[in-house]
Amino acid sequence: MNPSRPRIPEATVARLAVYLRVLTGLADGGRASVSSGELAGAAGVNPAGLRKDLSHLGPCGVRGVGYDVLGLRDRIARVLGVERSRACVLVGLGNLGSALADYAGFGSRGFEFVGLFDSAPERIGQVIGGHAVQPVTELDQVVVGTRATIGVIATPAEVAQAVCDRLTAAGVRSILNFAPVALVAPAGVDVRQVDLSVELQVLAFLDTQRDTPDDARRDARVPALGGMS
Amino acid sequence: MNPSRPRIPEATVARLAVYLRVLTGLADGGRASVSSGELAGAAGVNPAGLRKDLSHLGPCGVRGVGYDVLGLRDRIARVLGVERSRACVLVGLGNLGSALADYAGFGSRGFEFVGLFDSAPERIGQVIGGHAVQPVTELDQVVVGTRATIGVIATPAEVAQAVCDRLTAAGVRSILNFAPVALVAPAGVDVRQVDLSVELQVLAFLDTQRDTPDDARRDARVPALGGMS
DNA sequence: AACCGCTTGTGAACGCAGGAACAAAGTCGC
DNA sequence: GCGACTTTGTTCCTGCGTTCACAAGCGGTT
Repeated sequence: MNPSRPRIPEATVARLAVYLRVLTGLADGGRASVSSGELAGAAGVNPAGLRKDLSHLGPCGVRGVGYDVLGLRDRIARVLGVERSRACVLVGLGNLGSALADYAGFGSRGFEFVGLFDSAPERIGQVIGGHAVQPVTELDQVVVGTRATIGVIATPAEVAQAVCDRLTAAGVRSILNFAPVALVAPAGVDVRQVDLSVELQVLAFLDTQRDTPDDARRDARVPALGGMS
Repeated sequence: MNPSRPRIPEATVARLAVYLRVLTGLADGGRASVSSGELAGAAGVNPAGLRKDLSHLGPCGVRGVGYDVLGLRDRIARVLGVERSRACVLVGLGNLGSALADYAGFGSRGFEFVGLFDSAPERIGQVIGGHAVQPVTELDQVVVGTRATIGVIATPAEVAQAVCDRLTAAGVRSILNFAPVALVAPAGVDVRQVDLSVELQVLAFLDTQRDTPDDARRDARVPALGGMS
């Protein structure tokens, strides 16, 4: 594979983040090396797929032995860009936004919130996760001043697009959107959508399909969906 | 094609949930019909893909006119199993769990929390989203009594597997896991993993890849020999 | 020093998802 | 009543992701 930066598939990138978490845990436990089988088991993926994912980074294991835990962890961290801290701003501090602002998983992975913003006056000044909530009117100024490149939207759906516009206008190039609306952003800005209720509905569908109330009976029954060995 | 329920791809199911949300909004606005183009725009997908998704439900539109908003909404709701309310239990009421328990998006889509559980004594009795937090010791009893089929895990990673075991033992068949660990569950139990920090890391990677025109060349290049010490 | 087991890395096949183009079908206008 | 326009439903195709299977390479052992 092209060792420089051919283009790592997004699906692989998402899994690399999982591997990184597992490797960090192993490193804290004092482990020196891991095999692809063990690492794949802890990450919940196929061993061959894991090796293919890692092959995008160039050869980084030792045949017959496995992978060096610390070396692999650092290499993945470097590829993902976690090595350096990134300034993020978060808009909307309702229940979900507050949880995100206080989520330890972000800070430990190189994401630092440099600004929390809300439009409700009663939330201004409230300290969440070590930072005081500021009025949204300060948003542009803080984004420019801190050169934040990542914006997280946890507002109601109605104002999400307006917040997105302000974020991109201020220079944010990556947006993580928890509001249940499809955002439109200028070219060059990455938007990732996370809809919590969608996940639940997929589960409900699988459950419904499994129950086979009356309809699906005449069709061939699905033997084993999602059967991973 | 097949009018019953042959097998709908999971990716399609996830998008159907999005279409359902948009259609609900249109119905509340009084709209009677929509074209695939408009619906696709609001959902952020390709019109052709949307039509292909809907074709899995059998023909449900009128050529030359579009889709009947109410009819399509009800049909998707029926396929997804949202028509009837589903009993869910939630374990772990830290910041994220509390946000989930109070998230309006769940209740309005047919998911009803019938039990909130935590192990911390100071959280017992606290009312969140209209329900009182109970000790985890009551978990099995409540699951059996309410016949809950969906369990949501928002605990620390260390106890997530134990919670998963108890949920499945009590009869839960679908699990939505927010803890950053890969859960192992008995066959026949669906587990969906949501890792909030993974999404941010994907964004960070895309950002890194975007503004490293030549820097990545030497840095990410494999040392060719010596591997990793 | 050579053999053997173990593990990585890669090549190929399979299945799936996404996109574009085409045909069918229904409605509106005349 | 007939034609034309609009929009759906379908089909083909391309590309991607995933899995299986095998060759290559390294360490330990005799």
